[in-house]
Amino acid sequence: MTSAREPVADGELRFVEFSAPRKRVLDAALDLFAENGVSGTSLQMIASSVGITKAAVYHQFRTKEDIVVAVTERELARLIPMLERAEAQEDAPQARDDLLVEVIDMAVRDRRLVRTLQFDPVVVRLLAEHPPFERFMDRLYRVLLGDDGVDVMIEAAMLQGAISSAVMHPFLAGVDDETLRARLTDVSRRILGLTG
Amino acid sequence: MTSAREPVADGELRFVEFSAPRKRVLDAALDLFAENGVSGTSLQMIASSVGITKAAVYHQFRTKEDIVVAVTERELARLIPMLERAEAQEDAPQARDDLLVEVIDMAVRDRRLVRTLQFDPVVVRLLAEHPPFERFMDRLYRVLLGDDGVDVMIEAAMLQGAISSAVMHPFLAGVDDETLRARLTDVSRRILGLTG
DNA sequence: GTCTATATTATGATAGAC
DNA sequence: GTCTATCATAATATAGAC
Repeated sequence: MTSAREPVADGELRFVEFSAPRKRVLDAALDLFAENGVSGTSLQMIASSVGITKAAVYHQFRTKEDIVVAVTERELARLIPMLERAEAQEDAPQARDDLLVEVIDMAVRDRRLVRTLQFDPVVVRLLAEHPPFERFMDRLYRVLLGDDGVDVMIEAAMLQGAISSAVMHPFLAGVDDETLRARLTDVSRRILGLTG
Repeated sequence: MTSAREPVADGELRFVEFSAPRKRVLDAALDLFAENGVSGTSLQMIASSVGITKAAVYHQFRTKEDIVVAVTERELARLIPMLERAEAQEDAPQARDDLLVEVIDMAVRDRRLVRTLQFDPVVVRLLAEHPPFERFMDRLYRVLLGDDGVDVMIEAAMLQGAISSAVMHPFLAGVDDETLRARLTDVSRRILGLTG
C-alpha cells in the first residue's frame, strides 16, 4: 500500500530512492533550509537554485510540505543502519557509545543537516507530530539514554545540543573534521560520564 | 544623535525603554518567533495576537525588520549588567563562572528566548552582520572563554548549545527551574573542566 | 521533465479617517 | 493609537503546451 511517491505517509520511516531530478530538488532545498530556514525558503528559491522553474518543482513534489517531509525522511533514514546495529547489540553501554560515535561522525561530515533537523521550527513540529518520525526519534533516544530519569534526559538534551551547536557554529566552520570529531567525542563522553 | 525611536541604529547595544503598546507588540512577537521562527511569523499573526490590526503594528514599528531588531536588542540588553559586572571583576575564572551562572539562570527562567536568539536564521544573521550586536557578542564570549584556542572555542560552542538545547527541549518543558538550573550548572562546569 | 501563463491568497507596507 | 481600505509584491499552487 505504500507507494514510492508518498514517502512516510504511513508505517515506519524508511529509506526511499528518489529520481535524479527529485534528488536535485532535495539537495537544493536542504542547502537553502539550512541557510534561511524552511519558512525563509520559497519554492522560487529552490527552483532558481536547481536552475528550473517553479512549475517543474511542482511536477516533482505536490506541495512544499512534501519537500520538507522528503528532505527530513531522506536525511533521518541515513541513521537507520546505525540505529539497527545499536539495537542488535547486547552490551548496552557499548551500543550507546558506538551510536554516539556514528551520530557525531554524520553530524560533523554533513554539518548543514543539523540546523534544519534539530532546530528548524517547521521540522521540529513535523518530528513531534508525524508518528513515523516520532517513533523513530523515540528509538534513537532509547539507545542513547537507556534510562528515563530526568537527570539522564537533561544530559541527553545537553549532549544533543552540544554536538549540534558545535557543528553548526560559524566560528568553527574552518575547523577540520578530524579535530572537531575528536573533541566532540571527548567532551560528549565527559558529559555522559563515560570513561571513554 | 541616538533617538529612542531607532534602537541600535548606531553605537553600542543599550537598554531602551518602550511604550506600553510597543511592549505588547514585542512580547507577542517574541512568543510567536519562538514558536514559528521569525520567517514563519507574519505581521498579521503579531497583530492578531496583540488584538489590533496590522496598521496599528506599523504605527509602532516601521518595518518587520525593526521589530526583529527591537526584540533582539531588548532581550540581549538584559545581559548588559551581568556582563559589566563580570568585566569589572579581577579574578577571571571566577568572573567566568559567575557569568555562566547568571546566563544559565536567564536561559532557564525565560526559555522561549533561547530558540530565537541562538538559532533563528534571521536573528543569527542580524547578530553576525550588525556591528553593535557583533561587538556585544564578542565581549560576552571573551569573558566566557578567556582564550582563543580552537579547543576552547569548541568547548564554548558545545557549552552554549548544551544549555540552549536543554532549555528548549520539549521533553524538558515540565522540569522545574531549580532542578534544571542545578543540572545545567553542574554539567556546564564539567564541560569547562571547572572543579565547581 | 520542463516550460509559459495564470489563479489565488497572503505578505509587507502605506494613506487617510477617527 | 487604532481603524478601514488599499497597493504592490511574492507566495503557493494549477492548467495546458512542448
